[in-house]
Amino acid sequence: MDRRQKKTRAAIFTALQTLLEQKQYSAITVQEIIDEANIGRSTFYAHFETKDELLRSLCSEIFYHVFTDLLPQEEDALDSKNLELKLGHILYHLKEHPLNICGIIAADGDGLFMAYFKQYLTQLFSRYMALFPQEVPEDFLIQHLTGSFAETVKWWVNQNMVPDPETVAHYYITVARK
Amino acid sequence: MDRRQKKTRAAIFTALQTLLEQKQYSAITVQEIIDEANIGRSTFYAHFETKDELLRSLCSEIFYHVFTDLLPQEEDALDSKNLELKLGHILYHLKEHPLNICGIIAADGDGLFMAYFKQYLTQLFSRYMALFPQEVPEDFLIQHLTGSFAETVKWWVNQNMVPDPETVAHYYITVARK
DNA sequence: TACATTACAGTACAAGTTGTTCGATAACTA
DNA sequence: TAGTTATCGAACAACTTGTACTGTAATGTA
Repeated sequence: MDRRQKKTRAAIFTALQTLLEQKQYSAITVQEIIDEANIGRSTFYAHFETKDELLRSLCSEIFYHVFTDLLPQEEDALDSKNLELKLGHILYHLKEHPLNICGIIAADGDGLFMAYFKQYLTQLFSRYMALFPQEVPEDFLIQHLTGSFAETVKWWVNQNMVPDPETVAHYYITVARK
Repeated sequence: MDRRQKKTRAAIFTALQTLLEQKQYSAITVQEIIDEANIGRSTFYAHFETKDELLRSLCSEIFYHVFTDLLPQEEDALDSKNLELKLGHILYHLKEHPLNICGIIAADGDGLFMAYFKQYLTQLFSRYMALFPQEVPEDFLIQHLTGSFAETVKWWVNQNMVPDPETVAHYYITVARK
């Protein structure tokens, strides 16, 4: 990839991220992103068709980093300690990601970030279903687990990511497990 | 209140609701609402300053109906059966509301509906905290309960409100209670 | 190094959106 | 019936979006 392209792409991502810390996603205009990134108008549209496509790309980028090496492995023990460890890792990666994701989660344009997130979480949780109550239908249970963990992340971000990832993961397992 | 005002206000609400069943909140323009409601441009702005304020009003209207007589009463027994009953009532009111709220929940402009909803739920749940695990901080717990119930409602709406309210409330209590 | 390629800046443009203003008309209330 | 008030419809400025085009400069390669 051309150095210029990489540079421009990074500038656009950073610009969006900066703006997300100041205002809602829906209130941000393409023009503002262009100004913040300090690029030409046509350059933006050479990289992304719309603002929404930009957000999608940004989410993909983030989740690639956050979930790498975290999806279920064959040799994993399927106990709650193992799940707690993985959830802790997710929180850790979210916290340490080079792009500050707080703005994205807090502003969350049309729930795109959360929709992506829950999709990934579904893959993760589906291996650990045996750890949770069996008296309810499986689709309800998986929805409950992914949804409530996603909500926990939102809460944690709004608390400025305090307490630390391990503690939050432990809280979550405590309330989620029977 | 002037009959004309009531009529116009209702037409605007219905128009927004109709459009929400077709497309995302963010993709709906004021002009489309005006056309759908069949009113003059200046009339819309005489009622609402912006599209967002319209959504806020709509949410207020809905929650007034849904939560009336549901917030904690002095004489309530604070057991899980009582909570389950109340949650079932909420689901029932959401289902039977004269405005079809499915579009609002599914499209959910900037999470406004959910933010409102969780605010009300916090009031409700805070009376029943003793029913749930005490090993985690109270703010985490209340976030977990409200967030996961809100997610349950989203899931339920996407399932076309099947199964019935009582069953869903029972599922929820089953997974939420220790 | 020299050259062809390609990304970029900057401008201009059409189409659409937003929120406001104003005068005329019709509906409402007392 | 008379006075008040909501609505309509048009016009307006400011802004946003996405596209098209030109000249310039950076890049990768032979």
